[in-house]
Amino acid sequence: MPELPEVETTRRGILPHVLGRRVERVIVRQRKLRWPVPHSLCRELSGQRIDRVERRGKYLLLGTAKGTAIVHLGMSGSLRVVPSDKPAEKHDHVDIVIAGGQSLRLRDPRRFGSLLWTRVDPHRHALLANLGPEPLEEEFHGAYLHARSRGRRVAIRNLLIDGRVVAGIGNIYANEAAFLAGVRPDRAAGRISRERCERLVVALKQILRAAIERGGTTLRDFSGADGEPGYFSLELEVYGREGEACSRCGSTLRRATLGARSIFYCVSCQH
DNA sequence: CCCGATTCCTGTAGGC
DNA sequence: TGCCTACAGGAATCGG
Repeated sequence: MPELPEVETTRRGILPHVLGRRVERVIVRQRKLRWPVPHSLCRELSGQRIDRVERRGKYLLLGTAKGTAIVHLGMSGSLRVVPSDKPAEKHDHVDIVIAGGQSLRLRDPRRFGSLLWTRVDPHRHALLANLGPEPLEEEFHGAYLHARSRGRRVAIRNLLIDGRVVAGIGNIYANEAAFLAGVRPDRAAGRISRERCERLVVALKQILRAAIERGGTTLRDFSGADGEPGYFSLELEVYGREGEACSRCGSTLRRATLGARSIFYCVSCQH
């Protein structure tokens, strides 16, 4: 599922192919995504030069002088650079045709992703305005997480995947960071010490950096801009590994349901 | 404000 | 072999 490392991988992959280039036209085959692709997008984006390619949390921003395209990959989306004459396959919902013969192709089988357009500062857009700090920036530190978790009875996993607390974290990296920090993902956030909050933050930063280096995590659908899967899947310690031995102590890894989704952890190493 | 449940969607896996 | 069901999850939104 595209979380921060996957979106960052996508950003880096498309960057050399689109930065400074002009958009010739936009082809929308399927408008019905998480939110409808706005009708104004084709008109507004066509003819514009892409002069910024940024990421905020799990959002990818393609900036032009006239406005910004906001892309979210949902849970099955990918944005790839393809030759413009390559036939579109099922679930290839949008092509952003770039001058020079290549296109950015948005594929999203489950259609939880989105493609929006804003004329104003994208960081003030409703979807981005309330996002918490970037986890890899200095402003995300132990004291911050500790402060944000005080009085909260939700599980730390739930707090970490809440974009208003910190941007870009999903279930995979929340579980992995909890393992690395020795914290059970279902522990009440408000009952985690300052020291352990610091460990969680350090673990998250470490995991995210490592995952970006490996091109992200591919479980099923994700691929980078070049179509290559991410190889961090091979380094996941707990996610999807219930029944296997913990790499640290050998205990059998557990899986449980918390809220509507799974958590994975080691009963011996995490408390 | 806080928190859990619900909702969108479709490919895949597991059961029979 | 094939049908049916459950499940996966990001995040907005709703209800308590």
